[in-house]
Amino acid sequence: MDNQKIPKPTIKRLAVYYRCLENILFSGKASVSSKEIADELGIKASQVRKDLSYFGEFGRRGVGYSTQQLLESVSDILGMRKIWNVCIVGMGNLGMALAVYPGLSKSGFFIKALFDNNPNKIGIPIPNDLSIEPISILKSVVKERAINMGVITVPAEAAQETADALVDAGVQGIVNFAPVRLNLPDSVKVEEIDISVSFRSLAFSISLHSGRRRE
Amino acid sequence: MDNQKIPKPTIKRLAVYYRCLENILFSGKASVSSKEIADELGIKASQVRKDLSYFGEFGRRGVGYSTQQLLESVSDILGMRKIWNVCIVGMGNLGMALAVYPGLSKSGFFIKALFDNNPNKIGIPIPNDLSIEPISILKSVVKERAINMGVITVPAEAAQETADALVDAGVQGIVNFAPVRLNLPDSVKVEEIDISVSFRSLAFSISLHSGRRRE
DNA sequence: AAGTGTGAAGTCTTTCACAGCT
DNA sequence: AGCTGTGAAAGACTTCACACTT
Repeated sequence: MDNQKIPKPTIKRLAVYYRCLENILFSGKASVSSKEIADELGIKASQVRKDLSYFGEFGRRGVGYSTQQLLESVSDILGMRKIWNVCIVGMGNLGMALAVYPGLSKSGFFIKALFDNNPNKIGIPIPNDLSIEPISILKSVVKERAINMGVITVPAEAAQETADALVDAGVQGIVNFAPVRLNLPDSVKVEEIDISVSFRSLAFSISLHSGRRRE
Repeated sequence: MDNQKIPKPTIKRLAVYYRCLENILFSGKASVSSKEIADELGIKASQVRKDLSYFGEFGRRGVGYSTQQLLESVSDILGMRKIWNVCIVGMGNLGMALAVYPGLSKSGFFIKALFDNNPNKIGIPIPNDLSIEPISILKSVVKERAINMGVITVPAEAAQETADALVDAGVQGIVNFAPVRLNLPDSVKVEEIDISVSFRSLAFSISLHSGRRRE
């Protein structure tokens, strides 16, 4: 039950279980069953159990899981004990929104630097006593502040060079909001978030189920 | 090749093909092969062909696809001929960023209204000659401006009631940025974007490949 | 020669179903 | 009686491989 390959969908769901367990813990429930988690998320209980089983045995048969302990185990699995220091490159509206998004620091992702190339933006103050710095000093800042994750919110044209700069500076992972596929070494992990793609998939689902032929 | 079930991953990829074809067309290439699209996206050519085959035959054997025509066909499949009028509920930083995000209008999603409950925000002007209106008038505004898609950028606690209001007003789909699963009638489609979940999955991938046991 | 369209094979993921613990 | 953990079955998705067209 150890040395197996973890399905990618399992990873995404674990990140969702974390959120769900936080809520359950907050609501005061000390123990929880796979069925309760599953119902909350609209999936099957066996799915929850199978996902967890890739990493160990966390529950007690006949009883369920300790909410607290399971949350800790999931934190561990997700690598959330580690300190994640994050920088954001590209301080347009989206970059700015992320810089002050409370959900990130609440989840243990600390924004340590903001970069932009526009000279007018350099130095303008941001709510969290951060300031915007020029991309030219990215490498030294990343090293100095032990930044291990980068966020790309620059325009599509600049995304690859930004990614190259982040890799060169030594980040281990990149969250990419720019609508292009990045070319990266295997050692650097990437997570893509393309907002327009989500809108288009939604448009498709609506069209399929209300216009067009029978599914 | 018609009445089949379309795999969900196919839908997401079609939305990406669209983006890719726009670039190829812009670069001046009048025709394109499945391999070229696939290489651009880091997938297999047979995947591209199979995805398209669910909807018809768009290419010419031995030749490839007309970039222009394929882009049009994909637009059609994705329901992008339809006019999508969008409202955003919750004008925090993220809502604000989306309100002025050029990627949406470029893809045919027109922001027609912005709502918030904070009285201090009502009326403040936004770059695109829009203004923020109170949620109390959501239903009438949605009907009046033929809004058919809603975006939820309110805090998690308020997300379900916002969704209920949007459904009651008659939208056909919702893009939900709040970190909760919404309960919706089957007739209303939803697309979830949970930014923290993406960060956590990234943290997992990094931890798996650099710390921990062999994959 | 080059490239599509597609059944069939292969792989990955989910769900079932039940042994085993409390 | 209730709920976990997990092999095995079912189902979903991807890739192969090749007939077919230009």
